[in-house]
Amino acid sequence: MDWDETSIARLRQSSLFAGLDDRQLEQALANTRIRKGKSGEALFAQGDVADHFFWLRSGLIKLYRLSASGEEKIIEIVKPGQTFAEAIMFAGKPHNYHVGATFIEDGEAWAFSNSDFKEILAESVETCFRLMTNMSQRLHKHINEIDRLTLQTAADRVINYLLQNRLEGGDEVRLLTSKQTLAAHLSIKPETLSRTLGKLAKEGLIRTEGHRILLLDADALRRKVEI
Amino acid sequence: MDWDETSIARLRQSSLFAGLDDRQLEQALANTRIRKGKSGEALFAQGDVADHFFWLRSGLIKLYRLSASGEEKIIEIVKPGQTFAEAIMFAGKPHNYHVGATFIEDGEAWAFSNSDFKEILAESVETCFRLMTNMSQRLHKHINEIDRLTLQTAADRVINYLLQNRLEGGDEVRLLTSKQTLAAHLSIKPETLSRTLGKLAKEGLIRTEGHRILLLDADALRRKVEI
DNA sequence: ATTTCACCTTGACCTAGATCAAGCAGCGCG
DNA sequence: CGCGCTGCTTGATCTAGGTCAAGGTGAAAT
Repeated sequence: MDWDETSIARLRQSSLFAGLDDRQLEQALANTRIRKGKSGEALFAQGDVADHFFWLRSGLIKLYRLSASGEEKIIEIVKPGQTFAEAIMFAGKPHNYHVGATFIEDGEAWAFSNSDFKEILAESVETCFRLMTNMSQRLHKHINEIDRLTLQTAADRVINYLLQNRLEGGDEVRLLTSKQTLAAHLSIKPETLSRTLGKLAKEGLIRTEGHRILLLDADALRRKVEI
Repeated sequence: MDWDETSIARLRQSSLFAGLDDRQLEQALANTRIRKGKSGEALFAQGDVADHFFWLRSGLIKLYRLSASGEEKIIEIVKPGQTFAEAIMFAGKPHNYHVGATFIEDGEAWAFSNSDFKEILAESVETCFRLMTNMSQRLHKHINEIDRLTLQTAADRVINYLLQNRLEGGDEVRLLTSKQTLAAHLSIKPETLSRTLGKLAKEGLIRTEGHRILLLDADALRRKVEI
């Protein structure tokens, strides 16, 4: 298997692979398989045996949990360049994914063998440190998520999302998913999301144009959440 | 400083210290300080500079987040023998605790210097692996928590708690905190917890005797949650 | 024994957000 | 062009669980 050079360059930007020398990278890639998927296709299901972790080359993937009654809660939206499901590498013996992963936009994910990568880790403390930094950040994100779910109202969560997902500099947000998906991510129902955005628009704080949302008064929004 | 032998033996049972040789252990303990606390006293506050992680020798500690309006959500109850706040070791530059820690029962916590421990990690891949296993488990716990918060009702969470905290074998649960604290842990109000337990008792599924709760029909409880 | 204080329970209400249901706009397709 | 999607909005209701307020209970303190 020979690899597309620009993809490899991008892969190297991911913290997990950034510290590897050529030999190690080759070793990591030895058994790597590319998994292409179309929007709606699953990459793996919750409960599947977890012997690989992934790096998203292109497209968009949602990581989610299903409730007994079939409702889904999106834990994370994975964007190109990110790795995911690395943490499971160090779970106990019955390695099973505890979330499901499904493409929500056509793309390709690279599957890395856990055992191969563990060999690399065993001889590279530096990479261990990078992985730990990685996991630490994810842990932090999850605590923030728990925080949001328990200590904030639905409207707060929407506003926070808007404030935190502005394009550089500007007061503009571009939704990269459908509003239904965003709602599942924020743990609210689509109706509530729609109403909340509607109310903010009526108050003159935002203007929504399809998948673009303009923040007309970011300070006022910030104030709403902080109190 | 010389150390109590039985404490050291217990410390060695903690996965983070289990793999260390005598020299490494000595190094880890070199700058360790014992922090005794009475119930209600804070060990550290959310936002404090985080240059230590901890091992709880005795007592009980709650890790929590405060909302802007002063409500608290308990993220975790730490029991003796557990380490906590290790993950922050690998956070970015401004190392700050993102939760607060307060004794809820008199005890003592041992404070380990992050930088000292990182030196040990740098020369012990095995300990790195143990730490990663640790973090992986915590990550998993958090995902389950998010799951519970978003996909389960208050009653479901109470029942799950009961089922998962039975004493070995028996159908008995011993609450190790006040019911208010348990409520904050389950993200419900004390009144709701009280009502929920009352209802289960009326249905003949549990009997509550102070801080002891007997599960009279564990199967029926399980069925309630699974549907 | 009686006061006290912290904790728990119970009842009456209220509200955020879910649910149910009906339109509506955009868009690919025969 | 009209047809039927799928996604979004909007309105009318419902309900889980929060809030407020009033007792009850038990252990420690006087």
